Amino acid sequence: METVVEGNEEGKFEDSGVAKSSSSLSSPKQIADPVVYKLVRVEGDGRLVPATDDEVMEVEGLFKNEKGEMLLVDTGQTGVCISNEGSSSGMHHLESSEGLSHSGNTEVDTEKLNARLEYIEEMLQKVKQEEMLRLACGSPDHSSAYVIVASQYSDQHDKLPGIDEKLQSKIVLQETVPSMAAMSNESLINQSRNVRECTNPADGLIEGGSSTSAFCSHSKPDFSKLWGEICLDNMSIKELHETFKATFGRETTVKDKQWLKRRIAMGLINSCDVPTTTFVIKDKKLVRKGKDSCNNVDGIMTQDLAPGASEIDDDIRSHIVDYVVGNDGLLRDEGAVKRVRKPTKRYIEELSEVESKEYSGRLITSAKDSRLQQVSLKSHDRPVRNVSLNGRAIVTRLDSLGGSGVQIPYVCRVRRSRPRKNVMALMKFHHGGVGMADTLVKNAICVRGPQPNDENSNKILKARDAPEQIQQPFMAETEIDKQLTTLGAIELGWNMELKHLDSSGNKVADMPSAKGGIRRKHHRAWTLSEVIKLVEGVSRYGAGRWSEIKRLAFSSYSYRTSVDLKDKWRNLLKASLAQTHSDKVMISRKQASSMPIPVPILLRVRELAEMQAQVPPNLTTVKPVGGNGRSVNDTKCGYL
DNA sequence: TTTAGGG
DNA sequence: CCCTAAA
Repeated sequence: METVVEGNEEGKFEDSGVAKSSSSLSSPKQIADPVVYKLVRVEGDGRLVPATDDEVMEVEGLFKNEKGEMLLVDTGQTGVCISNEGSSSGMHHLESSEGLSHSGNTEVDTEKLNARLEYIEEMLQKVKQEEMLRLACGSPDHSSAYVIVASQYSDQHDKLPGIDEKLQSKIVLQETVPSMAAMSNESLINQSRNVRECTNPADGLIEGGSSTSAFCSHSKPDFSKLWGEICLDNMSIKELHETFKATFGRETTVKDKQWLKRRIAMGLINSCDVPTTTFVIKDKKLVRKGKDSCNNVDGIMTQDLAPGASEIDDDIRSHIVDYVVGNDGLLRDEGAVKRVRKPTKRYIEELSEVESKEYSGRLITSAKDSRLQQVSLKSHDRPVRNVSLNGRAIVTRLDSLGGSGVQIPYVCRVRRSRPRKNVMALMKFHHGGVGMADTLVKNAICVRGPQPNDENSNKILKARDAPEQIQQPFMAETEIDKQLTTLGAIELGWNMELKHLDSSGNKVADMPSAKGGIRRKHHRAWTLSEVIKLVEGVSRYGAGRWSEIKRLAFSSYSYRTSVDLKDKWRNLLKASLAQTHSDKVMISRKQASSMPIPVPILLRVRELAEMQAQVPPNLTTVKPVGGNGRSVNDTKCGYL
């Protein structure tokens, strides 16, 4: 059985009786035009059958508007929730109705599904966009449309507003603090806890004593914001490109500044990973005095898509997951193009490479290289026959990519550069000589849950089940540690390492880089988020505890060894030292192909280094980093 | 195995 | 990044 999310704006499915209204929770006068999504089961013959109550996925916007300020997004007790404020900006109206128009009523055409998914993606896109906007704006007037709250239980809703205000002011306070080092631990903790709370609504949340059970608030990863403030706005296209590369580990040719900024911000935000079964995304547009005049706030929240909790079709789930997890933004910028998530070519290659080795006889298991071993595990997955969204049968294999169980098309390894002759031969069988990887990839969008018998996914599942265990020590530490943990972005990502695992999957042997150089064998560009994680780790556990950091912060980055971390730190340190007491000029020379590291990070590195006496005494000039750390014009950078 | 450092 | 010595 498949299940499809059916959008319903005009109550098409009223008779199904599942459109239970949770509007009792919202102040009626302020609800404008909620979009309700319902689950519809797709029978084998393609009929749509109204979902059962359990499957119902309800979407509702809860718009609290005191000064047009706050918007609460309520997710029903299950599944995906898309709220549409829909007040005046016709944009979403258009989108949603567009989506609806596609959907005939009772036939399962993939188009409909796609439309829906597209819509969801759109929303997600906006989410991020808004995120970006807000990040880039930076000033404390975020109070407008700032807090988005998602609650898991509808009956809790009435409690939310008050809490929100508290939280809101708290957050605003934080944001007013100029130094990036000023992130309060409290907020960090809250953030992380909130994340967990989403799946675990039974616990209280805010220490203020407010009865906030089942309440999930989501403040921003503050570091991202800082970063956005500091750099993005002032960057030239070129700089943005570099930053993009730093963030995603790959190049982009997009010229659109907005897009770049947005993507980068997204990358940073996304570095706060999303567990496969639980993720929260929020979306809002805020009225920027003078500037962008956006006025609507949307929220999307998908919760606990675990089987049983809500029976959202895997396809949909995967799309969402995929979206969040995904990284290749090229195709889905403005939603103009049909966007289909797919594993990156490189990722496919990588796995295929290993596989081909295995199939060709000897299983390569270098006891030394755990990376290889891990990859090898994946190759135990057998090919699986699948039907893609557009009905064509394709062959994929299940791969436990970060536990999301993404199915990767089964392809022969395709080289990024010029294909070898034998591959060329193979390609002849494909239309127009187009790379068959591409062809297959396009069709492969299916995703399934992790296989229980897959060692990897098991590991991941375990890890997911016990996030607290990992987090607990950390939280305790931060609580004590009054030295504020800065880079808040990590906070979210700390326990949820899933993310766009492959945004930069470039562990390629001697791959000719775009710039003509040759990359090293196992080089994998450090992304900004990784760097942030690293810095955070050092600040927490101290430089030298590489294996600790590796284990706790980079557990899902199998390709980063503790040695890598150490090396990276060494480089960072170098960069930070250079940055602090040499002229900006010298630094900018080195810029060749490496990516800029935001100065705040470097300052932080320096700071940590000094604290841990890693800096030669003669160099420890007293340079207060607190106040000037984030001057908006400060765009000097180090390198990744 | 993990760290530290040199290459 | 890789390699290795040392712990």
